[in-house]
Amino acid sequence: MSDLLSVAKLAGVSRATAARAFSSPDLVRPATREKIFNAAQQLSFRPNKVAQQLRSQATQMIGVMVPSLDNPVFAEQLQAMEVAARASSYSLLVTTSEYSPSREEEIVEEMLRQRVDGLVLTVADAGNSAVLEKLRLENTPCLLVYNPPGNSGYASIGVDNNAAGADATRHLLTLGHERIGMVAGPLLQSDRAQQRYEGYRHAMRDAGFKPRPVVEMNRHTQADLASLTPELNGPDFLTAVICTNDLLAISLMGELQRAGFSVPGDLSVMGFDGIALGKHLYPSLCTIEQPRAEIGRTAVQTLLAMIRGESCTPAPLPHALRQGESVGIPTFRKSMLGTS
Amino acid sequence: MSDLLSVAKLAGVSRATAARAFSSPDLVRPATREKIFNAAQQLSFRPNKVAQQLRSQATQMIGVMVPSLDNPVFAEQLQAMEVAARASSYSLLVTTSEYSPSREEEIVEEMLRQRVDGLVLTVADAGNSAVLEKLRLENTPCLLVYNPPGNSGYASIGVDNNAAGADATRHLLTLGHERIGMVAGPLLQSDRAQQRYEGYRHAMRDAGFKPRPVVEMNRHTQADLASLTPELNGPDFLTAVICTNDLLAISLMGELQRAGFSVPGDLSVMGFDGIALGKHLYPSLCTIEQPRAEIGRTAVQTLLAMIRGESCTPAPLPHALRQGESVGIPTFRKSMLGTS
DNA sequence: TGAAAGAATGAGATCGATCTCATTTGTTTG
DNA sequence: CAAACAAATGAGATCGATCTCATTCTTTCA
Repeated sequence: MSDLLSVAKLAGVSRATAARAFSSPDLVRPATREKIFNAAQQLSFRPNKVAQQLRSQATQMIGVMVPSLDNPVFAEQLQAMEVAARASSYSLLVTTSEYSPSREEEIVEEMLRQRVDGLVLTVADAGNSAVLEKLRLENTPCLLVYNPPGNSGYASIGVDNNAAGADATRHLLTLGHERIGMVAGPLLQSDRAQQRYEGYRHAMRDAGFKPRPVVEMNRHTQADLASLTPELNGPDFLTAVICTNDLLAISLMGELQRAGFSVPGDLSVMGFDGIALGKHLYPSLCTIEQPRAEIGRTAVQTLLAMIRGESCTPAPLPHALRQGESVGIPTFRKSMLGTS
Repeated sequence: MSDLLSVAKLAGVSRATAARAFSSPDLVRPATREKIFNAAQQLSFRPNKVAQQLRSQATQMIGVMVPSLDNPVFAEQLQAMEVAARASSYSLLVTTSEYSPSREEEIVEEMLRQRVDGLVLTVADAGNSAVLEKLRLENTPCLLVYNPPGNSGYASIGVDNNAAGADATRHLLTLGHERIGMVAGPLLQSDRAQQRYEGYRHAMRDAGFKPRPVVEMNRHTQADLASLTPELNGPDFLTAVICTNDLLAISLMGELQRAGFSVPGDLSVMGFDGIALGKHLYPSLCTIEQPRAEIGRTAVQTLLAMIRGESCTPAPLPHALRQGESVGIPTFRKSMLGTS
C-alpha cells in the first residue's frame, strides 16, 4: 500500500506539500496539486486513517455497546446510529455485552484502548454498574441509551419508562381492565423494566386497584406459559398483562393461542418497545413505542456534541401508545383453566 | 492520557524496556518489571491501540457491511460475528449499506482507509457489483455472507439457496400442494432471492407442475395483500406461497388473517431465513432456517484464516426445514374472493 | 580471577500523516 | 529594477508503541 511519501517522491515534492494537496488544496499551486494527484492516482494512494488518528489524537470512532443484537430494539437503534454516525463521518465500533457485567468491563477497556472518541452504552443496571464507576475517572465522553437517567449521573437517551409504564397501564384501565399483571424477564434485572413496573404500580394505585407482583419468566425474551398459568386461574384471574418487552409479549401471545386461549378474548397482551414487526402480526401487538430510530440518532448527535465539548442535558424522548389488536375490552369469563 | 514514555521515565527505564514489560514480560528482570507496572498503575497507563496498529500494520479490526440491521437475519448474524471476533481479540467496524450500491462503495473505501484487516460483506447482487470489482484490485481479504458464491469469484458463507428453495417447494408438494407461488421483494433484486426462485422452479418442474411467475411486493420486508389477491382468485388460485424472507412471510400472514383468511386453512405460508421470532408466533412460521449464528461465526473464522494467509474454500452451510403451523394440508376450497 | 556466554537494557529508527516554522519562490509596486 | 510583501514549499518534529542492533550487566565455569 503506497503512502504519502512515495506519492510525494513521484510528484517531486516534499511530504508536507503532498499532505497539503489533500488537506488544504488551496495552499498548493494548481500545477503542483495536479502532479500530486496524478502521482496518487498512479500509485493508487489511499490515506491511512490509523496514521491520521495517531497524529490528530482523534479516531472519529464511536464505541457502541448493547446487550444483544438478537433483540430488534437494539438492532433498530443501532441501524439509526450507524446512519447518523456516517453522516458525520464517524464510524461505529460495535460490541455486545450479552448482559454480562464482566464483559461490559472488558469491552469498555478495549474501546478506551482503541481511543474511541466517545461511548454509547446500554448497561444492565445503570444505578449499580461497575463499568460506569470506572468510566467516571476517564474523560472519554459517555452516554447511556435506554437506561433511565438519574441513578447513574450519566446523560441518557430514552423515554420516561416510569411514565410509559403508567400510560400502558392506564390504557388498559380505560378499557375496563382491573386485574392487570406485569410480565418480566428473569429477576427484573433490567433497570428499565423496574421503572416500567413502578409506573404500573403507580397507575394501578391511582385507579384504586392493587398492583400485583411481577410475573417472572425464565428468559428475557421468551415466555413460558407455565409461570403465568396460576395468574389466569382462580377468582382473581388476570384479564390483561403488560410485558416488559415486545419479544416477551409476542412469544406469550403465541403460547397462549397455541394453548387454546384467545388474544385478546381471554387475555389482553401489551408489549413494550415497539419493534417494527409487532405491527404486522395478527393480532397486531399493542405496545408502548419507543422511538428507536430517533433514540439512536439523538444518541449519536448528543455524543458528538459532547465530543465537541458542548455541554448538553438531553431530555427524555416521547413514547407513544401504539394501538393493537392484542388488547381488547375485558369480557366476563370464568376461570379459563377451571378444573372444577 | 499517559503514554509508555512517561511510564518509562517514572520507572527509570527506557521506552524499550517499558514496552517489553508488557509485550514479553519474561525478557525483563522481575524487579524492573515490578517498577514498570507500578509506574503504569500510578499513571493509569492504558496502551494506545492506534499506535500499535500503525506500528504493527494490523488493526485487528474486521469491517462488516450488511444491508440493514432492521432485518433480524443480519442482526442475528452480526451478534454471532461479534462474539466470535471478540473471542479472537478482533473488533468489528459495522456499517449498513441500505441496499445502495453507492453507499456500498463509500463504505468499503472508508474501511480500506481505516486499514481493517479484512472485510465481511453482504452485497445486493454479488454477480454484478461495482464494489466487488474494485475490491478485486486490493489485497485486503474479503468474504461474502449470504450472497451466493460462484458468480462473483469471492468466497462466500451461506446456504445453498437454490437447494433450499427446492426443499421448501418439495415440502409443500409433499403435503399435496400443487399451486404454489413465490412472493418476493421489489424487482427480485437480491441475488439470493433469485436463487431461491430458481430452486422453486426446478422443484416444481420436477414434480410436473408449472412454476408461476414471482409475485412482487412493493417493499422488501412488508407484504401488501393487494399484489397477491389476484393469485388467490380464479380457478388457479394458490394454496401455498413461499416468501423470500421471514419478515415478508410474517407480515403476509398478518395481512391475510386480518382480511379474514385463515393460515394455513386458506393459504399455507412459508418463510425463508429462520429468524428466531418465527418460532414463537401463532401460527408458528414454517420456514427454511439458515444457521444465522453459525454463518456469522464461520464467516469470522474463515476471514481470520484468510488474514493469516491460509487459503480456504468454505463449503455451503446446511439449511434446515423448520416445521411450522403456518403450513398445512391443502383443503378443497372455492375461490376465496369469489364475487360470483 | 578472568573470560566467555547469556541476560537485561538502551539508543535510535520506524509506521504514515500533519503541523510549525523557516526558507524559497513569485508577485506587486514605488 | 529593486524593495517589500505574499505565496508556495521544505525540513524536521510529533503522535505512541515496538523492533533491531548494540551495549552493559550478570552469571558461570575453567
